[in-house]
Amino acid sequence: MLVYRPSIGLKGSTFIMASIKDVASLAGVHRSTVSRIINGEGQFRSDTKRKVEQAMAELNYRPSAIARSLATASSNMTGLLVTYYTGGFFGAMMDQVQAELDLHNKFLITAQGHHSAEGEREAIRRFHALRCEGYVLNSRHLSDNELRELAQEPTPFVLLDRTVEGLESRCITFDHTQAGVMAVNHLLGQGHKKIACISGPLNRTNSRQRFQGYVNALAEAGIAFDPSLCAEGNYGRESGYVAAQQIYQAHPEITALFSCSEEMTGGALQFFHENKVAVPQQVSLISFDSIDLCASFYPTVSAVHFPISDMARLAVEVLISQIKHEEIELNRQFEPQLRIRNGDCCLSLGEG
Amino acid sequence: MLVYRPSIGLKGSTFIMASIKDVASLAGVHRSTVSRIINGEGQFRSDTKRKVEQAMAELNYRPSAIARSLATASSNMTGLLVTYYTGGFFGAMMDQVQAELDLHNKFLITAQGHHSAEGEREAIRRFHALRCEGYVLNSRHLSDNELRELAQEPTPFVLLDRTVEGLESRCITFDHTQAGVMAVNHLLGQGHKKIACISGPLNRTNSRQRFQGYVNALAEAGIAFDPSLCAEGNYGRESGYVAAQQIYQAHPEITALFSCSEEMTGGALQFFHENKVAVPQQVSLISFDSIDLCASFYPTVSAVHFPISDMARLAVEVLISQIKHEEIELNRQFEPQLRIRNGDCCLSLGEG
DNA sequence: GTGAAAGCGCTAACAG
DNA sequence: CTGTTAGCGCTTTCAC
Repeated sequence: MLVYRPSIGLKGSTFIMASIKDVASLAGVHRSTVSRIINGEGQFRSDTKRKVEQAMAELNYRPSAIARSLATASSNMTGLLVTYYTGGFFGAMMDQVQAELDLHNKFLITAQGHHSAEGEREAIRRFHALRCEGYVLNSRHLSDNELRELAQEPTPFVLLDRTVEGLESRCITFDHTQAGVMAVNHLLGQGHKKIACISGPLNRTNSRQRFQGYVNALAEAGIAFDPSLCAEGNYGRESGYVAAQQIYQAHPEITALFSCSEEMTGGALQFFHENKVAVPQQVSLISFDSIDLCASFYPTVSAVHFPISDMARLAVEVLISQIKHEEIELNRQFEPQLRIRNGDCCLSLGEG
Repeated sequence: MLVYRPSIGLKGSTFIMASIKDVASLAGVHRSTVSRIINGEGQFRSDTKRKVEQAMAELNYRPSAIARSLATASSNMTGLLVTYYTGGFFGAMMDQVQAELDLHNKFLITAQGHHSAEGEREAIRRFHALRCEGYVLNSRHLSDNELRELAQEPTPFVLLDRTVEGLESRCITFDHTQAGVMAVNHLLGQGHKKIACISGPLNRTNSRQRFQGYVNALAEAGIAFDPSLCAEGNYGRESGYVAAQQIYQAHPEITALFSCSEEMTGGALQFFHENKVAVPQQVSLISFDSIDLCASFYPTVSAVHFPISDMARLAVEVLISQIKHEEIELNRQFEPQLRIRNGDCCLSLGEG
């Protein structure tokens, strides 16, 4: 049942959701009594309770989270900033974030940064406007300094997959360099010496680190770094295709390739397939992955796993502890793990 | 700069975001003047404006969307219900929904239905609690009747990819049956006669329709329907693998396969690769797709395109027109389109 | 156990 | 052009 209200200050007349007042007057009690019953605070005569519940049911009453927010000065909302919604990567993050928030009965507000600092700022403005109690940032374009400044403001936030000096307790981190090393070491362990690399955009810290892992691993193995064995992609599928093409045409003698994202790996695979380059017999692949796309390629591709889902989950835990001012002790550092798949070339190449 | 307030009713003391009152008193004007300036209503002496803007800047003032909602009785929020966040499909929808909402300066609230009617109801409750002005439902588990009842309530909503009698103006639809027919006709046109089908879960309307398209197309071509050429998957990758296996082992003589989802197609391809079944030379494939996964398989796979992104975009347009009570005339019906890819087997099989 | 009253931050008539 | 007043729907002291 709906409440009809002659419009006050509104053009025409409208049906509006029942308010606590409507419930109160229908039940013949005061608003505050209804409020207490809803929130289960204190005790009430059982018939009062019954009357109120009946009135709520009859009016199909739903407390307004907005009014409640205003009255309690807590919005119960949490923000999540990501770069883009598309692609599956974000969905994985969001899934975990929502699951954790559901446990705490909090609302989720999402926003996209669209690959620009201004986009990310805009998203944060939105969180502030909504008076989010806190937010999780998967920020790639705000400077360390800007983030440190932001940390001066009262709203808590957590940085997902980022390291900022001075904000350690807010950072959920992953060692991309070490992950790169592990990936390349896996290839080295198989005897590969001519190892190419498709990196992500080198203006991004994490991409640079992954690439650095490649460089470090080669150095440790005493293999000279050859820049012509490397190409820079943008993490997208197409760029992986182009990069593989560029590298392979210049160096058909490569026996292995390290690709810094699963999408680029897909592109590279396509290039190899189209050009009858046998994977992994002729060229072995290792990739980064986070949503296990590499398990669905043909052949399946081994990868160092970037556990964005787990990290997202933890980010929310940390954030909530900050909102509650309970400083919990949690390991905010995630370690890379190798996921060997059967498309891996397990033969040892010897000195070849 | 933050405002310090001795706590009133709160334990301890807290730093709180500046309110319109703080701005007003710092600028030496009344709250309502500040409000007008923020909203650009009417005109003001330039020095008043300057003082106020300066005060806002100094206090780092951000109007509270929540308080505003309460005062204007419009939350500016829009809900979006999907089944799951993971998998990329949802990201594509959300991307378009957000883009359209951004144009209208509205907030987006998302929720997952988790494959149950109760989950979907819970999501809608959340939208109501937040006083969303409207919401888009990609509902798969609420009955037509329940939706019709929901339509009695004052909050407008739009159904994405669903047809409910009596709610036509709220439905953004796609002809899954026709799409299925087109897919199979494409194979028939190539001369295939032994065509297998991996359907989605047959308890879902849309899956059933896609499958029906397969049945209809065969019937029209005068080819007898053989249930042992069909297997039911759950739209997931794994199920595609299993289904392909089941069908192929029983019927290695098939020359073509219609897969009702892109993920299942990926699974089927993996089975074929592992078992040295050449695609498309030995078995031609056609698939449904919506986020163009089929373009990234090897070989690429032709598909009937289910334009969920465009549909999502339109859903928001329709919703907003309903919120504004402007009944716009829009075609809410989307047509399937074939996307032929070069992995397609273009040879004619003749009578074989 | 329940009512009265004030207030959350903002907007919207109505004066002047 | 700007101040006054009331009110959005709810919670939260404080009385009784």
